[in-house]
Amino acid sequence: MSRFTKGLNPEQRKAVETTEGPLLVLAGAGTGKTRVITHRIAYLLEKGVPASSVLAMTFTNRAAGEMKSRIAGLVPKGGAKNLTVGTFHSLCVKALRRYSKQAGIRPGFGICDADDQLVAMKQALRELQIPESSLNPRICLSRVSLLKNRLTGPEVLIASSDEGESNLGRVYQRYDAALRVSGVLDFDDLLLYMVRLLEDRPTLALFRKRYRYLLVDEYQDTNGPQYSIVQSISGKHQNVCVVGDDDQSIYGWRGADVSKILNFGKDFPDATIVRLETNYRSTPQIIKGANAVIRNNASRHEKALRAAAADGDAIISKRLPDEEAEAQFVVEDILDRVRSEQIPLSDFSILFRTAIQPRVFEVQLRHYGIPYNLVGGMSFFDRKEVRDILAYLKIVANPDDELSLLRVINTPPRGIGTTSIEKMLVVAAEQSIPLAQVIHRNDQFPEVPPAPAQSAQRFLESLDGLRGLQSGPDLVNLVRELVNVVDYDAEIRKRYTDEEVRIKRRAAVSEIMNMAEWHARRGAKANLTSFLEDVVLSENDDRESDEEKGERVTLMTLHSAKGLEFSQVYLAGAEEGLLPHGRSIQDGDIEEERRLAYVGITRARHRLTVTYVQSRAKYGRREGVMPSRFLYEMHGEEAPKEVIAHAQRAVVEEPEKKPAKKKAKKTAKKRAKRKRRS
DNA sequence: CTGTCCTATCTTTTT
DNA sequence: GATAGGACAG
Repeated sequence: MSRFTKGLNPEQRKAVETTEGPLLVLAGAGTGKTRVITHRIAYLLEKGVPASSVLAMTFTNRAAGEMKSRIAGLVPKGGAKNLTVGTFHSLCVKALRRYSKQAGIRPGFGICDADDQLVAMKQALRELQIPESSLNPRICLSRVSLLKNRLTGPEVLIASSDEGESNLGRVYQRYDAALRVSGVLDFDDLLLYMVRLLEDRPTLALFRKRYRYLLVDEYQDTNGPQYSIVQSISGKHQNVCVVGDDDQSIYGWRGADVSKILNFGKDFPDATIVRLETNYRSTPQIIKGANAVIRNNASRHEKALRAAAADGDAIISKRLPDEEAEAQFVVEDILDRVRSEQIPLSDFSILFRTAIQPRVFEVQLRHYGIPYNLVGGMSFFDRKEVRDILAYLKIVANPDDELSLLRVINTPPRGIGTTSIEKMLVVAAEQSIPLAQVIHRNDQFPEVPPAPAQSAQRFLESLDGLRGLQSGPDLVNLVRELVNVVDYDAEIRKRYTDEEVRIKRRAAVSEIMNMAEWHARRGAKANLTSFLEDVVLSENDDRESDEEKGERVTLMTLHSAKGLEFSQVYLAGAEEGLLPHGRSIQDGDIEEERRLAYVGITRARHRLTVTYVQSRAKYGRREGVMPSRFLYEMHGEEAPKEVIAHAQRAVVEEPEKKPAKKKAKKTAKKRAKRKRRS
């Protein structure tokens, strides 16, 4: 027996040893999924499969990193070096740069994140003279994203007889055009262009020849394009192993398609299916609760998690008057347990449905002086100064990046107003040249106001001067020079009067230099483009993997908790309207919310505490709320009718009530204003 | 063109 | 309750 199959249970062993042909591993929470994946790859290498022919795809950088390091720990030194392990998105970026010609894009394309996307979408709406009040840019973005994920282009919609549809089609088209002008791809494009690249026969052949063994982690989160990529590359040999759990599919809103895992057997008729149902993570009490909840979902692979661990405490549920009391209870409870049971802080995590919930908890944690680690939320990269500096850098890397240029063209103020910018944009569109070209050749265009254009030109030229500093060792100097050249301190001085705040903002700017230095040390290939790419594709990974992580309580959303485990878990805000979320109740999509609850419950190893409140502030107003139906389910009960009815009522009433009230308020205010003036 | 005040919207989750 | 974008005055 291979040393990589020793110590595995029979199902796990089967998953490791079935190396040829399609394989579906249905891995329930805590059933040793990662172990199976890593051992399977180690086993392949041991059998003599060259590392370079293995391709492993994950959804998060964290998962990719963990997979890599755990395999490296299993196989002889250096044996894992040539493995290809990464997120779908990062692997696509690499492939698209390498085969940019075949993909029909420029090799130095930039990647735009959610914030850039929003800017581009707003621009598209403005160009079409559609007021944001009639078409919400965020909603447009998510709809366009879903369309892209379904591989649907804008033309189909434009041709529609439905006015709303064709409007959306035009917005979609403008939005895409805005991205293309800037020479950037959004996250969906990365997958989409990859799908198209693989339609090129010779390129596809290269991929098929190289990658003989495919592995997809978290297969339940696969969306259309990702599925298509896997299908294409796996080709005839079909040595494709997918691992996932339909009960943990929580990215439906992002186009993930559970049917992909439910139908794997149909897509690959001779697939082997292995079920991992022995849970090595949690106490029987926790598993019982988890099973009791998920049982209520109709569309799923039937399975039942069995706990291998010894008995523990019962699941605790605790009702509190409001969110402040909830936070206080949890934090004090943590303190108690740390004192009485000597449990380290790093064993604790507090899980939330939404990203704002942690706020109240942060206050309490600070109050008690407990160090914590907030995953996601307002990240370092969301800070204005960081986004500004990154925009400058993007322009250095790619002068045609219109989105970035528009962001900082007048930051700090250099006398370039919206009207001048509009005029220049019109010229750029008429001449179909990049905005930067219009600025450089402003003397050729009489309609462009000279003073602002020359100011913009000076700005661009100052950035041109930095273009020689893009390679690895110069990166830090590039950032330092840049901050000087654009006089970013003027922006900080202008915006913030408080000296303490200024110091903090400046610290964030220096932090970018640290990041650049850190990146430059990664190797000879490091340059500005690779740096920017790294930043965009790993925004939400906690960057403090060092000692900092140590003794801290972890706060995060249920979505980012997937794949993790903690000895002590607090699941906060178990209420109707929050978990399940009001939006999902409205859309009738309770099952994904239930899976979310299931993910939360199954994170806990030894103790799970579920908290809920009687009243919660919403939009600044306080509302009475009911306990979550999942709480009842967890204890094997049926949720009382009034709980469900209450949730339904809240949903039905809101859309009707609001507009009427708002209007009344608005006119009242206007009247008051007029009165005041007269 | 810049600064200030007011308003509307946000709050589901993320590569 | 914050924050970003719009309206308006200087």
